[in-house]
Amino acid sequence: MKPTVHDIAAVAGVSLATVDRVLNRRPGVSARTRDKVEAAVSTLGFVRDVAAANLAKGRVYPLTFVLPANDNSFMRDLEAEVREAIARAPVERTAISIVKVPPFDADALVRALDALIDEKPAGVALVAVDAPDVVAAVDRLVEAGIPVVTLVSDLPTSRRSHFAGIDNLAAGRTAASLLGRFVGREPSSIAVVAGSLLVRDHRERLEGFRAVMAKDYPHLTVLDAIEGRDDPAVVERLLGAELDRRGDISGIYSLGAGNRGLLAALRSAPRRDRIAVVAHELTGTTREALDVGLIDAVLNQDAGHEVRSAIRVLKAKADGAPLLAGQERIRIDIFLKDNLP
Amino acid sequence: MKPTVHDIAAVAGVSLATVDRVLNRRPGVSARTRDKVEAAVSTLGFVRDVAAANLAKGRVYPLTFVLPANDNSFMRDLEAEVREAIARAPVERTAISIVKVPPFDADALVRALDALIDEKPAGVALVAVDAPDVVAAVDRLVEAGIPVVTLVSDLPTSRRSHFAGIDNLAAGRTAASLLGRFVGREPSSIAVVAGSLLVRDHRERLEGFRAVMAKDYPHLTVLDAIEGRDDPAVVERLLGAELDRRGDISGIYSLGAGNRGLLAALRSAPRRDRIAVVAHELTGTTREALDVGLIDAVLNQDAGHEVRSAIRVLKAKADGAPLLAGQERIRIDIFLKDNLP
DNA sequence: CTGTTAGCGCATTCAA
DNA sequence: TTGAATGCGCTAACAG
Repeated sequence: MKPTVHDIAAVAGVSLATVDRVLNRRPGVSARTRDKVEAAVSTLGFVRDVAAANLAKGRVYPLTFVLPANDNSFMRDLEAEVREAIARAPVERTAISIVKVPPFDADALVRALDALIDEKPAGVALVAVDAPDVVAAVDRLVEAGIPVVTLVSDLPTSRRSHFAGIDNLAAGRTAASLLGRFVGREPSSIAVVAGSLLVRDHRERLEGFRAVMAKDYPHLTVLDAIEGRDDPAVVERLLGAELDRRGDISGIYSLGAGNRGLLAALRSAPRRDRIAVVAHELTGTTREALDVGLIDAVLNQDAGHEVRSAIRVLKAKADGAPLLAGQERIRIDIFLKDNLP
Repeated sequence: MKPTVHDIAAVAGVSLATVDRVLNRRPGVSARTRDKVEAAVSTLGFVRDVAAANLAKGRVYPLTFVLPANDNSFMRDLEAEVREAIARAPVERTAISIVKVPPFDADALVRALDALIDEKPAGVALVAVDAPDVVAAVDRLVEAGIPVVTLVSDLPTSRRSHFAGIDNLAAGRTAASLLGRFVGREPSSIAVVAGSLLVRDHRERLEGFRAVMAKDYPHLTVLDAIEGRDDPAVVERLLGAELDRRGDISGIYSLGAGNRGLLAALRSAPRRDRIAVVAHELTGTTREALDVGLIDAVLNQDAGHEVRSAIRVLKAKADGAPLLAGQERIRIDIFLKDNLP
């Protein structure tokens, strides 16, 4: 049988309360007795039953998700997943709240994070804007003992506990490999549409893309990135102009959102069926475009997985418990029209 | 606060024991009181705390994994994942045992399954061989009240509760889409290497592959599938002969195991760098081949995810609990050399 | 600094 | 057919 607190109390020759104090690193235990208890724990191979502990504590994990009030499909989807998690809250012993902040606004994000410090949630997940002030605010939360998980866009220089998102450098490289093979072997140009190069995930995708293109597909010229602010109208205007201006564009990498604009531009482009397209995020728009052959491949991050992972990680960190690395790795999903879920 | 059994006992005007009888559908309750309790349950929106219930019951879930004693990397990997789950058993309240059976042997599998009926495990997971006898044996288990999950290879005509594996038709289609774009636009031939067309997953992959090839890439001729029995030596011999015989092979789809043999044949092929290759399962062999450019893409199913999913599903079925569909969908992972994990 | 005791939400004897 | 009482493994007052 699995050893219980009673067993280690007996072996260590102390009471349950003392065992509990040692297990939960609470003060008021002499070094000698602590040692005895710890010895018993390790010789018996005791691992505490988290479910029972939570039951006894009546523990709930108050978690806060800080999300940008962006209205693109992906962010909506992410929020919907958080709301589903809220629906499961009673079962999972979580109490999740959502805080919305203006998109691409570091100051607002910082204010939101600082406001959380007093609420003392058991964990915070946020879609990071890449700015030094945000790093500092995240570090203040961690300093205050609140685990922080970055979601979708990382903040690697901060002290965040974990990143629940894809490897964006690899995503960019993958896009380049696909596009490089989809377009022909004759020299031509590749257009790139980003949202904003102020967010880290977009910058990283571009970097990975350019690296592989330069190395493996030197006959292809990667044009300067168009910054469409993830706004369909802007994307349509800028990309449309570029497609009109140059006749040698054989491929497009859309690494941000606003794909409705991309499709509009594409539909009125002269050589549209000879243009290979790789985009990000599987939404209603991109799925349909895949289906009719306007987009050739979509790189996707599973918002549901990211949210569930963030919750698992925050709970584990709050308990100081280990996690299963394999389960928390967020994959770069590649969808062609043939493997749509 | 979330309602507890006490609350519904109070509202229904009965004792805890009666509530428990109703909740667990045990006999010895009059229709009238049962109705009262059920009314209280639904008006209060009671959902029972599985963790507390398991604590009280001291419940463990005895689960059995029936795995083929195949020695290819993928099956080894799968078994390793089950062993990792065994290591987590105390925490997850599972007691997992592994039963090994000879590969591709329906009779042996049937005997193993029938032997389980008396052990009455809380659930069984198996890698199915596609044969009517196996279907019948699975149905006998289900009939006996034991939930069954098929792993990797499905048995859709059986009464299995769930399939933890990828959509193999979609995988084949995806392979065709990739290969069709990787090879040029000139007419040429595509070689196909299968393990055995007696297993359903291989058959389905081939079917999906052929369908897309015929529809979207009519200039490519798909050759008859080589059946390599997932054996490197056999694969090397048969594929090598085919590569020698025909000079017009521009691509290979390896939909089974035994990729060491494929690589050996490829290395001594005359036009090896003009042959595009799509294979299945990310192993040491295929990963290395991706890296050096001998293989262009690998379709993978995450063995760890499959095992964890099977366990979650079996536990949920044993409790009659619902599951999160999104979490249990096994993805077709597509790896290029750029997004290796 | 240490121990006693009650109770978290549920299941299960054992009586009535 | 029903109910009272006890315990699962752990935590947290409250005493000493």
